[in-house]
Amino acid sequence: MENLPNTMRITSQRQVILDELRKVTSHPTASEVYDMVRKRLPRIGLGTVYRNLELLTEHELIRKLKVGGEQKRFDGNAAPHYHVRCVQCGRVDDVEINPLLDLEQKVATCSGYEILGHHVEFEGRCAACKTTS
Amino acid sequence: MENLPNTMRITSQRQVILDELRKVTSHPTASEVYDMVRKRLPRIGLGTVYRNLELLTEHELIRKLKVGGEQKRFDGNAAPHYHVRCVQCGRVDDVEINPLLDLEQKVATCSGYEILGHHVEFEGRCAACKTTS
DNA sequence: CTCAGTGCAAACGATTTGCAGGGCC
DNA sequence: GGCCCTGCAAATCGTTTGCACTGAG
Repeated sequence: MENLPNTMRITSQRQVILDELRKVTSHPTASEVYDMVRKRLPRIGLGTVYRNLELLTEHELIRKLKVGGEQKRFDGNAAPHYHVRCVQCGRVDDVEINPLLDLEQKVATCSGYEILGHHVEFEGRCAACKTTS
Repeated sequence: MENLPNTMRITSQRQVILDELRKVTSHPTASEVYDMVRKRLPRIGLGTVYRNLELLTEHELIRKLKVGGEQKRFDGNAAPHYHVRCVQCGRVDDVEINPLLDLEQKVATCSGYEILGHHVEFEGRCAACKTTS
């Protein structure tokens, strides 16, 4: 669980996955990443995409979002930040508010846990879904 | 998506599921609920458990937690509150801090979403896992 | 040459669903 | 009698993994 090999070769597959992920702000799912990447590497396998998303996450070059939706999503922005998810169409956007770091201390005290991090996810209806009601 | 039948019969299966869920504070997964319920209704099917957990959630008698772990968990306490999850053993506990309702207004303004709710999940190591290092 | 990394396909685990029978109203 | 609900089993979906092969160092 805590053995990150400090060596990781930059293969073309990894480079393309990272590129594509940084190019968008849409927090794509693994198979969306697969589709994006396949345009440049048509023979890449879905397994490779999963393996590399996992590896890039372990090396903290990207983030894995386990938000309320069904599938995991991936974020090319590795800095901590919060998200809003549209319950209707499933899109996920970033939220521009500052992390609530002071809460972690409070929770550590009252729960007895050693707190390592936290996630905040808002849910609602995005602008597009609001109008198409 | 928004058609809750306002009728829901209280079958013995539903009653037992709800009872068992309210009896514990452990936020069990569907198959843990299945095991708990099977002690009282040995012939119940896993499909029925899933169907009824879903139904009880729609009627807001329980809550479905889509936290960072792999499986969904269920909470007999339908009131909004936050959770801490142990990254080591997977247990999920309640957090005794007040909901940050003021944030929703702020996020609505800056994101353009109509905000319907939010979740906060802390992660860390529980007291037991801290000592067994 | 070696070995991490890959493509492919099969395996897996959680959840959902189709169906035929059962039992409440 | 009609229909909701159930048990059961098969299907589905996202994800993981085993394996043989490839290619960079």
